[in-house]
Amino acid sequence: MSTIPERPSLDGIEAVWAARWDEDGTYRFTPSAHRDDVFAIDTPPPTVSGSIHMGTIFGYTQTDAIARYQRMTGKSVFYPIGWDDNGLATERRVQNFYGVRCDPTVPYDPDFEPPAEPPERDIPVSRPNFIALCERLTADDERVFEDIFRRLGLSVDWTLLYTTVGEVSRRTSQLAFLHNLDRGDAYSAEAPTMWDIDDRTAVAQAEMEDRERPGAYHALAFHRSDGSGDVVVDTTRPELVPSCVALVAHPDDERHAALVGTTVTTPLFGVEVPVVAHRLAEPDKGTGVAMICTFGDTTDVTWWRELQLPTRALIGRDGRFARECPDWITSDGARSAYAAMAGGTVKQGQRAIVEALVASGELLGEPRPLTHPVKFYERGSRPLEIVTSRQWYIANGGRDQSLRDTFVERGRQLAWHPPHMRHRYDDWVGGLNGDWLISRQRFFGVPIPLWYRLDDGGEPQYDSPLQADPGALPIDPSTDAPPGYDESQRHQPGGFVGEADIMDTWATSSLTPQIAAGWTEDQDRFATLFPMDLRPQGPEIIRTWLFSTVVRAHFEHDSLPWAHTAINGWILDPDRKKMSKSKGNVVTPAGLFDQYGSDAVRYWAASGRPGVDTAFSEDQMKVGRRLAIKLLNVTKFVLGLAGTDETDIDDVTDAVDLAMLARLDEVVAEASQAFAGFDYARALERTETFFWWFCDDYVELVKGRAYASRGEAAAASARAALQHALDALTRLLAPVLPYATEEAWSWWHDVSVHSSSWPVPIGRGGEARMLDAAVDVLGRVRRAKTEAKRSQRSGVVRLVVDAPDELHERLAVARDDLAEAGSIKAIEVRSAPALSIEIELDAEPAS
RNA sequence: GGGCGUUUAGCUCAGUUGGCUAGAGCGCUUCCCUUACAAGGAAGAUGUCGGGGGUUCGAGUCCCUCAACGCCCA
Repeated sequence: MSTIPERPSLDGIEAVWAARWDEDGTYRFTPSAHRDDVFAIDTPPPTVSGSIHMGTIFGYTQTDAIARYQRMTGKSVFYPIGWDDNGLATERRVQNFYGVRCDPTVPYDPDFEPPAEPPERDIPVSRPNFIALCERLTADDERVFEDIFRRLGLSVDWTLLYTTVGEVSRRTSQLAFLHNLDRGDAYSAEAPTMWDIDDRTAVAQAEMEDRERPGAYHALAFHRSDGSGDVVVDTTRPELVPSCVALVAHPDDERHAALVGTTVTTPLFGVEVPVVAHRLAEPDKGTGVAMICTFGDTTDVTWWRELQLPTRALIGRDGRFARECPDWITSDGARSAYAAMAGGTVKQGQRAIVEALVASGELLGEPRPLTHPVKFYERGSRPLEIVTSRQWYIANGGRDQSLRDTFVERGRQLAWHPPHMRHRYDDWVGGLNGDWLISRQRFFGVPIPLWYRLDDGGEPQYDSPLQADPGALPIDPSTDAPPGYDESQRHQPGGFVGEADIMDTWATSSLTPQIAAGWTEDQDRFATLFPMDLRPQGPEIIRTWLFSTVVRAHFEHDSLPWAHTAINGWILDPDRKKMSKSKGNVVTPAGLFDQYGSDAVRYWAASGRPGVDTAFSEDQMKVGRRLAIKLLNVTKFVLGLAGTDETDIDDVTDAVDLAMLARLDEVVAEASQAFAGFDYARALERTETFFWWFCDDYVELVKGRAYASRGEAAAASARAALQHALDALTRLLAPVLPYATEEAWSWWHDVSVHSSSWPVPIGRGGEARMLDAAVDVLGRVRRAKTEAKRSQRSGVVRLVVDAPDELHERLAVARDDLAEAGSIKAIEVRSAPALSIEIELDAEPAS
C-alpha cells in the first residue's frame, strides 16, 4: 500500500506500474488443467516495419480491455504476443535501410558491414549476409515496438513472445506443410502465375489489388487467312501481339459467328491463329473480338486452359521480352519486328510495336485513351505480369466446390463480432479462383522443407520430393542435406538439389494459434489452449490471415482455430479518410502518450465500438485524461473520509446510499454483459456515465453527511457506500484505464487491481430510481444560483418544491442530504402535477 | 455492376425488443478559486434524427425506395 499523495497526478505512473507488473508477473499465463478455465487469444503479430500505426494502438487496446476483463472474471488468460518479421515487408525495409539487395550468386562475406549511409546504388550481398541484416534490423524494430506496447499497457504475457521467423515458427510451419503434403492438401504445379517483376516473386490472389490506370485502345488489323479482309481487334496491350494464340468472340455474338472456326494471321508477325468462341468474351468491349495472349491477364489464363491453346509466353521474370526470337515467328520481316522489342521492358516493347504497326498500316486510327483496372501486387509499383513457373499451392476451395462449401460452413461456425463482418469472409471464399499459392522466390522467410532428386542427367525430379525428417525441423534445404544423402551430393547427377523457394508470410502466420500454443513443443499445453477463444484482427486481413488460419486448422485439426473473432474498425483522420502510410496522414503514438498519457489514448481506442470506423480524436483523449484524473481525485476524497481499511457493507442503511448501490448494481450487470459479448465500448460508456453521476451528484448529495454532520451512524452509511462504490468503479474502469486505476487502487490495496475480481451485483435491495427527483431538484437549485451569478456555496433561505405526490416520499428520504448539498435552510414540498421549484436565495453577502 | 456498412446538434458519437418532451462529450457562451478535483466545478444555447413513401394509436427505431460517403469484390 502506498500513501495517498497531496496532489494526485498521472505523471510518471506509467513507468512505475509497467515495471511493477513486469516484476510481479501480473499478466503471466498460469497453465490450467481445464480448458474451460482458460481464455486464449490469438493476438495478431504486427509487422515490425519501423513505425507503429495508430490503427495498431486502436485494435490492440480493444483486445487488451477484453483480456483484462476475462482475467478479472477468474479466467487464466493466454495472451501472447508475436512479431511478424518474416517476409517481403522486412526485406524491403532492409533494402532501403542499408542500401543492399540480395543476390544469391554473391559469395558469403563473413566480414560484411553495411555503410553508415545507404549508398546510391544498392550493394549486392549474399543470401546469408542479407538474412543477417534482416535479423539485425528486425531486432531493433522489435525493441521499439515492445517499448510502445509496454507503455500502452497491453497485458500480454511477454514470456510468450514469438516471432514468425523464429525457430518455433519455422518448425511449426514446416511440420504443418509436410502434413499438408502427406494428406494431399499441398502440391506443386507448373502454371501461369501472377508475378511481380520488381520483387521477382509470385504473389497470391489475396495479395493482389486492382488499380485504375490510364491506357489506350489500339485498333489492330488481323488478316483473314482466306484473304477476305481484316478483323479489327481493340487491345490495350498491343505489345502482346507476338504472344497471341487466338482471337475470341462471344458464342452468342452474331456479328462474329461466321468468323468463329476460321483462322487469321496476326499483324506484323503473320502467325496464323484460330478464332474461337467463349462466354467470357465481352461483346460490348471494343469490337467484340479480343486477342488471347499468353498471358496478358487472368482471363487469358482461363481461355488458355479451357480452350487448350498453345503457350507463346515472351515476358520473363524480369518483366522483359525474351532476347531470342521465338520459333513461332518465322518470316524475316516478322523476325526483324521482334528484334526491335527483344530484351525490352513492356513499355519499350509497346513503343516499338506501335511504331512498327503504324509503319505497316495495321494500326487503325489513333489509340483511344481510357482508364481501366490493372492488377497490382498490393505492395508493388508496376503491374503484375503472368509468368509460367513451378509453384507450391495449398488447396483452399478455389478449385473445388465441395471444399469451398466446407470453408463457408466453417465461417458460419465462427462467432463474428460484429456479425456483419462474416459477409467479407463469405464474399472472399465465394470469389476464389484458384488454390493458395504459398511459394515465394524470396530470401527471408521459412524455407520449404524439401529437396529434389537429380536424375543421371542432373534434372530435378519434381514429382517425388525428398521430405525432411519431422524430428529434424526446422531445416534449411539450401544448407542441410536430405535424409540419406550428404552434402557432397548437392547439385550432382544422381544427387539432390534443395528447394530454393521460401513460404509466403501468410503460410506461417496462418499457424499463429499453433505457434503460440506450442503445438510442436508441448502437446498437453496445446490441448488446453486449442481451439482458442478469440481472434482479434483488422477487417483488411479477413481474406488473408483469418481465412488462411481457418484453412490450416481445418486440415490439421479438423476444427476452427477459435470460437470467436472480433474485427476492429479503421482509424479515420479528421477528414474521415482512412489513415494509411500511403496517404501520409499517419500520426504516431509516442507523442500522444507523452501529451495525454497512455490511459487517455486507450480511452479513445476503447470508445470506438467494435468493428466501427473511428475518427482519430485528440479531443476524446482529453476526455479520457480527465476521467483518469477524476478517478484519482475522487479516490483521494472517499478514502479521506472512509479510510483505507475495508468498511462494513452492513453499515449502509440510509435509503439514499442504498439507492446509489442499486444503480451501481445495474451498471455492473450491464458492463459485465457487454464485456462478455466483447463490447468493451458499451461497458465503458455505461460505467463512465454512472461514474460521472456518482461524482457530480451522489457525492455532492452525501458529502455533508459523510463528514458526520448528522451523527456517526448516518456518516458510516455514506462512507461505506462511497467506499464500496469506489471499489467497484475502480475495477470496472481497470480494463480501459489500467494505470490510473492501479495507481488509485494501490493507495488502499496491496494486490494489483488487475489481479482482483470483476465486480458482481451485491443486491442490497435499494431502489435505483429513488434519487432521481432529489438530483433533479439539486440541479434546479444549482441553476438558480448560476443564473443569479452566485457561488454554488451561497445559501438558500427557503426552497419550495412542487412535485407529484408519488415523489414526495422519495424527496423526504433525501431531504436532509439535499438541504446540506444546497446549503438550504428550509425545504417545503407541495403537491403539483409536475416538478418545479421556487427558491429564495440569501441576500447578497456584503463584500 | 454486386455485396456490406454508415448517414442523429458546428464536431465526434450514444440511442438494445417501436412509447422521446431525441441524449452525451467536445467546441461555443455565462458564472464560480466551493477544504477530492482550476489539466477543475456549476449552468446555458443549438436538431424537419440524409430525402421520399409505407406499416402502426404511436417510427430516430420496422418495411420499401432514392441519394451521399466509406470499405470489399467483380
